[in-house]
Amino acid sequence: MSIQKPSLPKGTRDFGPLIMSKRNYILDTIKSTFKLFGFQQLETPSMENLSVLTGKYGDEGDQLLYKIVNSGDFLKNVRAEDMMDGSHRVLPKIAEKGLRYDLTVPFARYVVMNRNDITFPFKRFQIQPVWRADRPQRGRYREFYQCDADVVGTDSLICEAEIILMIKKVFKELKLTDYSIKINNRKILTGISEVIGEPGKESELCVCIDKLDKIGWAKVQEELIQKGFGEESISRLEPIIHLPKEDKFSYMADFLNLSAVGLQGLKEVKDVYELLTMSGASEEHLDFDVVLARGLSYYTGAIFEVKVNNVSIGSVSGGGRYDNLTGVFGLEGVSGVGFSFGVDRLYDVLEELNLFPQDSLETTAVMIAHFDQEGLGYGLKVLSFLRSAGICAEIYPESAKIKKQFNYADKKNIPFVIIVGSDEISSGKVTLKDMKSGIQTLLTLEEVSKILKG
RNA sequence: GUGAUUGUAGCUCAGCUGGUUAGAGCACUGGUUUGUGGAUCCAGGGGUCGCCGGUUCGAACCCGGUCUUUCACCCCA
Repeated sequence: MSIQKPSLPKGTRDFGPLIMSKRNYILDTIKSTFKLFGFQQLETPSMENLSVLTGKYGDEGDQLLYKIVNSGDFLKNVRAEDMMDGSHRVLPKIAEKGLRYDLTVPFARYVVMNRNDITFPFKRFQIQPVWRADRPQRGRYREFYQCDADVVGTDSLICEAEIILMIKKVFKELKLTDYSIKINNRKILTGISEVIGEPGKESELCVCIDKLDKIGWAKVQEELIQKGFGEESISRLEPIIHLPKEDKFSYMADFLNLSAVGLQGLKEVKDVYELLTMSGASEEHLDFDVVLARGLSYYTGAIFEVKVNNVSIGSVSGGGRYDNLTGVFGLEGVSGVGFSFGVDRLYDVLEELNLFPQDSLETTAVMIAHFDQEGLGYGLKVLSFLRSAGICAEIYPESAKIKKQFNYADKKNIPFVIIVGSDEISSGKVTLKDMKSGIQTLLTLEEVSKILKG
């Protein structure tokens, strides 16, 4: 075999030590927030049976699923006439597993399979990679992590309110200040489609309307006409597009007056606002946006999307209520609501805004340098002492020039170096050098561990 | 999936309408300093010019394909 340059599959990345410590900064923040709100962790397999995955994300979604060919002779069930019928006919015969596309569907599967053991309402969070055979772009990858938190088994709007509280908490800890949490309700969209005289066409309406701030009202109108919306319907829709910031609720109450569903959705949004007030949270960052749609077909109630302002990245978090997700797995009447943080995008945002703390780099606290064989032996004892004191420590593993040892510590950003040589051995102490200031002092081990722990 | 775009040393990039042995900065290795790292100085290593094929006396440069990068559409975290 000839030597070849190694490479990564399109849309995937390595995370080196530097990147990992930054990612952990984000992940730890999210994780501890989820726990703080009473969510418990779940992990599910990377692969699911394709029957679990297909049909849950629409036709587009099915296209983007990674399928895994069967082990062994995966062609053994394929006949020539299947081949003639095309790949859609062959696929189920050669692949029965696929990589998960999101964390919500595997969660729904888990809930259904464990319905008798789960105490409802069930609050779980899940932080794992997902895979999509999308074409990569900036901030879009084929393998990326999602951080989901969902509650199933209750209709309570407290869950919606808590999602907003969690988003606020995470963003506060990540020092993100300029962002907006857009909230809407699928029922309002249904209501709008009823009121403008196009009942039952809300999914088409959503798809178009969702692009409003991207392509503008004029183009949205064009698309609506293309999708068969009447002129009159569109002109009835117009006032919604240019909704004033003030009195949205009362305006919408008038607008949706003839739609029971629409009014219900409006009440839900209002209730969430009230619950937030009762929790002592402000309305800061909250944005009731009646044209927020989001594509996913299974949202039935609240819809969320979070955007960080003034950055080149798309939304960093989103979610909603899906009243009937477990229904497709034969468990009716389990309502759920959840949301997800996009860590990869949050990473890019923090990087762009330069918001990673300087000391977020996870590294060794101290390295032991030594001049000779004797020093190395003494250093090993020092090393054990430090580690049993709970200090992250390492020793330069080979006898090398002191310059080289220091260079290593410097490159690895290790803040302290302990130096051991004949002087230190005879005094029973060690020299501790602060790499930043360059100051070094002869100290006892107790003194050293005090400084390094302090 | 549609339409563009990118690829030269580990990294960032030069490289003249196709001409002999493809360059720089940074990084790396060694020395300057036999108990001291990080903007000193000196020396050195490192490239099938993304890959495959074609045109040509001759290709990093032109043409075709393929992969990769980035971007728009679609959709989405």
